[in-house]
Amino acid sequence: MHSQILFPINMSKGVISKDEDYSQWFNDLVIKSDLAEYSPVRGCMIIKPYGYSIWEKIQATLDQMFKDTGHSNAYFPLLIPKSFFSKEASHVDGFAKECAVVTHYRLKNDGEGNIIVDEDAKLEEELIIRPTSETIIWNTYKGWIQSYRDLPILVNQWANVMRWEMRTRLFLRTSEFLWQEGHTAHATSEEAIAETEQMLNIYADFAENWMGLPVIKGRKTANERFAGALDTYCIEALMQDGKALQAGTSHFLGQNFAKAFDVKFTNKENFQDFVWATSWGVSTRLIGALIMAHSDDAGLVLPPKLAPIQVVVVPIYKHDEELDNIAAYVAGLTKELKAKGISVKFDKRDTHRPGAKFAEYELKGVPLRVAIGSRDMQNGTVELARRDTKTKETVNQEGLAQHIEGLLEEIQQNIYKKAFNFRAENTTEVDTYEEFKRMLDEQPGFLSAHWDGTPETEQRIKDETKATIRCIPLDNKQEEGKCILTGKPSSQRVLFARAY
RNA sequence: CGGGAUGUAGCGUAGCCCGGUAUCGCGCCACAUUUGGGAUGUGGAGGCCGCAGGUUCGAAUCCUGCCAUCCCGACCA
Repeated sequence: MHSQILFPINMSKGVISKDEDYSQWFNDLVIKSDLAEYSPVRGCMIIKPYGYSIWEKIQATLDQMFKDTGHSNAYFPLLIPKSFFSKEASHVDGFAKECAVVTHYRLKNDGEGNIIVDEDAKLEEELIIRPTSETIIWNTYKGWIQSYRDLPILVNQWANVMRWEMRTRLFLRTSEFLWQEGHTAHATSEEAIAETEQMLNIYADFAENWMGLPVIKGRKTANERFAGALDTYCIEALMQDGKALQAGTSHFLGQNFAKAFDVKFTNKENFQDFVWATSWGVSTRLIGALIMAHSDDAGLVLPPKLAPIQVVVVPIYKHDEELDNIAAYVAGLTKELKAKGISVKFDKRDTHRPGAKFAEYELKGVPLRVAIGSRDMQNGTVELARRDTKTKETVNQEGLAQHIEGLLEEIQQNIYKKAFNFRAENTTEVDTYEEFKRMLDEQPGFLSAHWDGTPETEQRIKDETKATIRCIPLDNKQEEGKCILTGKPSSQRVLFARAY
């Protein structure tokens, strides 16, 4: 049966080649594949139904993972009193420059048909649109915690936040974005650290097994740490242009927020102590990662586990009787696939020709396409096309659902493998600063190099090359070496890259 | 906030130097013929040329101011 043909899919209409202009390619793809569009508000995007359905899949999967590890969802207000931000010094330093502030609560008509802010309706205390919720949550936790018996508190919130970024990019950095933020409170430092690590592992598991995105688990250096954290863990991924993307973070906050908001509890020994905290989050940026890691000039390439449509069926027919015949068969196939939990779309629109539909679903990254015409109906076959490998084959209708199920699994793994190989090919150990700089220009990617451990050296390298330390990998082997910049002794390599 | 660019139909554009109510393509609508990789023909609809002033008999075009968006940088998930 299987005649495998590589179908040369052309560059999609209106999408520039990824090699020609990577940023433009990314923007074109987001817009043309119908994930999102620009809104009237600077830096804010409209997430369209197709894009949002990917987010819903991300949400549903992670939400279950959080619940399976004992977390519950709650919701805290969008607006935070300004005074809350002055309580944790490093936290406010980190976010002050990018906060949107609500100062008034009323508009009025100026008598000339213009709507203006009513200056009489000025707020006593300004409200900040949350850039993150640590402050309001810790202010709340103060009232929830008196004894060790009240701990741990394991709460997550799905929410929108706003950071007035100077420069925005669809999905990667928008002013408003959707995310989840977990905020937990613990009786001991050990327990909080264990929680921080557990959530990092959940993120890594999700990235690799659902998104098909290989990630490096590691810790941030002091320079790159979250504002207010003692330790920031992260997962770092490599995009197809050789730039790194932080895909998720998990912070060990120590007792910083407990001290700032005076959250004490009485422990088993009847002593008062401050509570230990963590926070962790991933955002709609994951969709950006998904696009940049896997897609090509013909459009998105979505991993089956997160694809809103896993299989699309395109009928090819000349007369209505033929369509009826095909539709009857497809109804049976659809039923079988749905029983296996596979989402199917039967596109029988007669307003578009098959070729146009093929192109459309390639652009949208649908993993598998089934085409059925009268010829197939006579032969008892269908044509199956894979988005990831761009191959198509003719297969028997018998056992098709089974075959599709297996293929989807194979595609999921293949997408991961491809990204994994790309990362391997673009991760280099370098031992001199010259080589470091040369690699950044000639073959950007992860650079594994020795560093003397000082913030000054890290900063200088950043200033001179735009590369930052993405993380100190968790599974790092200890090895004697010399810092690429200063030549001072170092005990391990760290991971550098230019990043989004 | 610095540098660059751009605003003309739903989208992409020509016209601007050298002033006379706007070009072409895609898309859209109708009908017909089509349908195994982005159909074809015929007919049709759609525009306060980003906004506000100014110059002029007359402004998409010249002048002034403003606004917005995108790209590159510094900042950040």
